[in-house]
Amino acid sequence: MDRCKHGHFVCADTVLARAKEGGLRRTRALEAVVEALAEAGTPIPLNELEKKPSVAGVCDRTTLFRLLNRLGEHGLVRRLGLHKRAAYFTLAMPGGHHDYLICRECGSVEILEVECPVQELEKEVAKVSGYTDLYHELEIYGLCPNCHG
Amino acid sequence: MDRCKHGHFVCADTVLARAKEGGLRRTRALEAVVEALAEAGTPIPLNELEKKPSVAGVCDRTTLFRLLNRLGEHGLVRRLGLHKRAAYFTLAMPGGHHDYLICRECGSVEILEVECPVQELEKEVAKVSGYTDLYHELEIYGLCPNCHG
DNA sequence: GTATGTGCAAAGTATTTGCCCCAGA
DNA sequence: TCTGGGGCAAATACTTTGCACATAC
Repeated sequence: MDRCKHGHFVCADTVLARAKEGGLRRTRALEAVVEALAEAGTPIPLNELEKKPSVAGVCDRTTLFRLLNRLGEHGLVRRLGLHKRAAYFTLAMPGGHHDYLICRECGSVEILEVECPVQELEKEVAKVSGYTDLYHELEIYGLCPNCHG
Repeated sequence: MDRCKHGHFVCADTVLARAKEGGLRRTRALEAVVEALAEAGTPIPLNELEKKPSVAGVCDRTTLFRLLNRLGEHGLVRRLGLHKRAAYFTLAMPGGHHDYLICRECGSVEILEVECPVQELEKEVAKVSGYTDLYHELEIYGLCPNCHG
């Protein structure tokens, strides 16, 4: 998986540029959220995001929510279930996606760096089902080395 | 995918039997939840479950929660994210699972009756990652025929 | 200047817990 | 009888909304 010059999966600058194209204003809060998400790399819930140095003190939780939603509508952020009580957010890359390996005990989330086998299936489903604009979400759950006794 | 004599994906009786083996008592509420889940077939949130004829009036919402959690611990029920605000529950079959096709507009949930391409990946991840007791969850999101204009 | 973005507080909705009574084995 | 199950109500947690003010463009 390619990474930007900072070693992140998705480059904050790219996202900000695309956000502007989408009509979003470049505010302090927007920059902060995007940067925090880029640094995080893996999906992160709102209450974690709040604590990130780039975000803490910069903007309110409500603003975070609204920004994440807006970014989501523009396809720049993806919202994940991950079986947690809270929603998890991560920067979405154009045309790309990640699959995750999650420990159901401690909740750790790792990015699966493998060839995703679902692309083909997705195309077939697109043909057969009548659904359009498909994307998928794949998570593998298990017990991580630290959690299985 | 095989179905039981009632045409359900998972037979309520089988689940009840396995629940008893697991040490759960056979209560009215337990029977009701399992039956309702079997009838539903597709994943269903708690507030829907409450309204099902087999459940309505039989037991309290709290009891439903506790039962679903207990059944989940015994591997008899699976809890899904599905990007809804509420968790979705469905009967789990031993060694089996379903993938879903979900409309992100109207929220409809269909079971994908296809060969799941993730089994292989799952095995490989088991070998490489050090994680154990793996299972996966795959959802394809899109716009259903009714929702794309 | 104007439309969009933001903070604060308050309202929802989903989920969980405590406590005590009830019922299955 | 004895332990796990259930009901009710209250507590938590997460998310969303309203409204008045601030700010990007």
